[in-house]
Amino acid sequence: MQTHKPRITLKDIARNVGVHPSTVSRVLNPDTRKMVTKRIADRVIHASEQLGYRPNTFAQSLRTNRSYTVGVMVPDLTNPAFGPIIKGIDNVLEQSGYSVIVANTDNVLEKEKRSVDKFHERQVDGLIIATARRLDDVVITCLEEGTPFVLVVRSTIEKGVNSVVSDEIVGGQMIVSHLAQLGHKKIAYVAGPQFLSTGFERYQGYLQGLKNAGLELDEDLVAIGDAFTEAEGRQAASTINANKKPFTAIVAANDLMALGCYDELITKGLKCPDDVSVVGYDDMPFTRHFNPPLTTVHTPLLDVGMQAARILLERIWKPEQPAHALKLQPHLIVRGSTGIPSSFSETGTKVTN
Amino acid sequence: MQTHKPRITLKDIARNVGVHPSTVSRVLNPDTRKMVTKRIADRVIHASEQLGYRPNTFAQSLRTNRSYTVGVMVPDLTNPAFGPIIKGIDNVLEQSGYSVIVANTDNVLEKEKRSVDKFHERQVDGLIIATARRLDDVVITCLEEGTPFVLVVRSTIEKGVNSVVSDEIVGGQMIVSHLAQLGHKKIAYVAGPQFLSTGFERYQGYLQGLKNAGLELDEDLVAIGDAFTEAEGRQAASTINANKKPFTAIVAANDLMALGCYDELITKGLKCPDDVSVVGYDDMPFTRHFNPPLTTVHTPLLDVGMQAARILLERIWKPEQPAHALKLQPHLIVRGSTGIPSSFSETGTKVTN
DNA sequence: ACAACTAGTGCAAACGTTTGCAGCCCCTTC
DNA sequence: GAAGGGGCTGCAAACGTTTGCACTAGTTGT
Repeated sequence: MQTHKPRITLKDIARNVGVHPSTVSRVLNPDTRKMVTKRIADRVIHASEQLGYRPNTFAQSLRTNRSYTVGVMVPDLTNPAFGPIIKGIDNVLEQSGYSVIVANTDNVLEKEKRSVDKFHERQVDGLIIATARRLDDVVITCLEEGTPFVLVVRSTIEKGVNSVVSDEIVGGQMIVSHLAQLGHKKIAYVAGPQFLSTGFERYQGYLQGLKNAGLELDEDLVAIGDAFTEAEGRQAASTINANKKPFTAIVAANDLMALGCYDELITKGLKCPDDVSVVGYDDMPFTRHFNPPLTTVHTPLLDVGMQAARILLERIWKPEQPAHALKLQPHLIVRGSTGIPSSFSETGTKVTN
Repeated sequence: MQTHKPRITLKDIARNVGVHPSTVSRVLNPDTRKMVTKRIADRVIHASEQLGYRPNTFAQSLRTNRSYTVGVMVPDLTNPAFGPIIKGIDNVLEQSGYSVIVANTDNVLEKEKRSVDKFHERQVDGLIIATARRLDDVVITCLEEGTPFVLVVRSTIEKGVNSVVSDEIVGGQMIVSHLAQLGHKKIAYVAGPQFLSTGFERYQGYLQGLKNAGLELDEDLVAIGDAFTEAEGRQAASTINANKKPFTAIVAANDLMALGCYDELITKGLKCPDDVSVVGYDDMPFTRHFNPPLTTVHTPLLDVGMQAARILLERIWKPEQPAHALKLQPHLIVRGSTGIPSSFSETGTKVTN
């Protein structure tokens, strides 16, 4: 059939009711409705419903320069951490009539720039960015252009930017503290990329945690991965193993990397937590089902998204407000992957006490 | 500072080069570029880059009625299956200059309608729908209005709708066949909602599989969950358990429900796969890390997304084409949750052979 | 009773594009 | 050399809103 029914416009309603289109516009816009007589307003509303009027958002946006649209940039939609975040964002935004446009950047700079360009073209009213590096071009240009934006799950060197993150340093400390309490002394660290705030700060937390516990840093027990992935986690763990220094626990920079550690341990014939404890970070969905259930730091991802959306809305409505850097308190979730330290070294050979 | 730099328009470029705005428009539009002299075109392009021109998409869309935007409706972004799908969609669409707007509907009808309304308002050029019931209002209205759309991971009673799904019936059969081959005779089924094609067809596959294997259906061994969730899976498994009929395997309608079965088994003190085998469906991320690693049917989710996007583009470009219902071949991934049947019944009491 | 408001409505311009049409010039062709 | 045609470019209308301004009528105050 393909009979694209003709679009109903303000003019149609106006003709139907016998008033001028501008009057109809005023009625249909909550801010100006009070300007027009109730009697007429009612008739307009009735007619608009009757005819099935749908405003043309392009015309609106063209005129007002507001798109009621926000852009969300994430590095990898495959990572289950981002689902909840986006859901949180969508939840609060759609309540205010905003739509969210997503872009998946695969961690490649070029795509990030292209996406942010596209967002600008589409005149998004604001941006939520989950891809920011600690020093980030995109962030800088957004600052310069005065685009409202808020970082999620990432922060940058720049000050004066809105962000909502978990307190990574505290989280990192909590982990080490937990392990130390169990009696671990040789605690390895599988770090995330240091150009990401999460990678950097969690590592700082680890260092601070060691200090708090009176433990010394052994650089042979830390390896840095190039990405927050299972593969990189495994690679890093393998590097540490290759150093042949004994350790009884690995803390990984996030859950994915922790899974990589699991794999590495298995191939080396080591048991978790009997031989070595492992802890992750994020508490992404289903961590409790892993084998063993992963001890990790919980980040309230849905909340992160919701809060970010709220902050963004505030910034959109009153851009002059000072930036808001929100740190959500993390908390440790102890599950089956951590236990008291074993008497085995990383090589699997028995060590005398 | 907040010095929103003034937007550069066609008129600005025109003035700069000394031609009419319409000429600039023609140059900047690939389809019409050949209409204008190379010499002028070059100058226009140069000036446009120089000035940092960005087309105003609203004006464009207002004029052309094309938004270069598509809407994606998913039931629950928290479900890790949808990440890959959306990623696949985004990948191919952004290559063609389209942006994707997502909406999370939480499985509530009212939200679905609101979302689809919003999409219409925003004049999306097409829709990708992952929320469709087997009989679905939204689908029907989209058909009537002639909006191009394609279903992913769901199909409906209606014919003539575009969709890309896994062949659920075959998948269901494969599972039963696998279990039968291992020697299972009493195979329970934890079904998904029957108003969803996935729920319905996978169950049909199970029934067919039983038939193929010469096994008889025992209705006490099937329970239907109200949603594809862990909680519902657990609940259903518990219902089956309560029937006190022996069984050696449970097939769940998807991975999430399978996890629910894991939980139920644990509380009943049953071991998987020693006491009862479990199999899921979807092969969502990380299933291999579960305890035990889950035997499941792999659905190529990224592909589903990409194919759906491609089909949608085709429909947008030439709407007259007949609908395309794509069925991707599933394949079984055998992992640790299935084994040869035990000599234990569901009650945990030893049964004599 | 007249001035001064106020409230309600219409008018028209503007937002930045796209595109059918008309006009111009130049080149071919007879 | 005139007629015809084709290539380029300009003109102006249109897409559907929003909004400052002007106008009318009705109300209040003195």
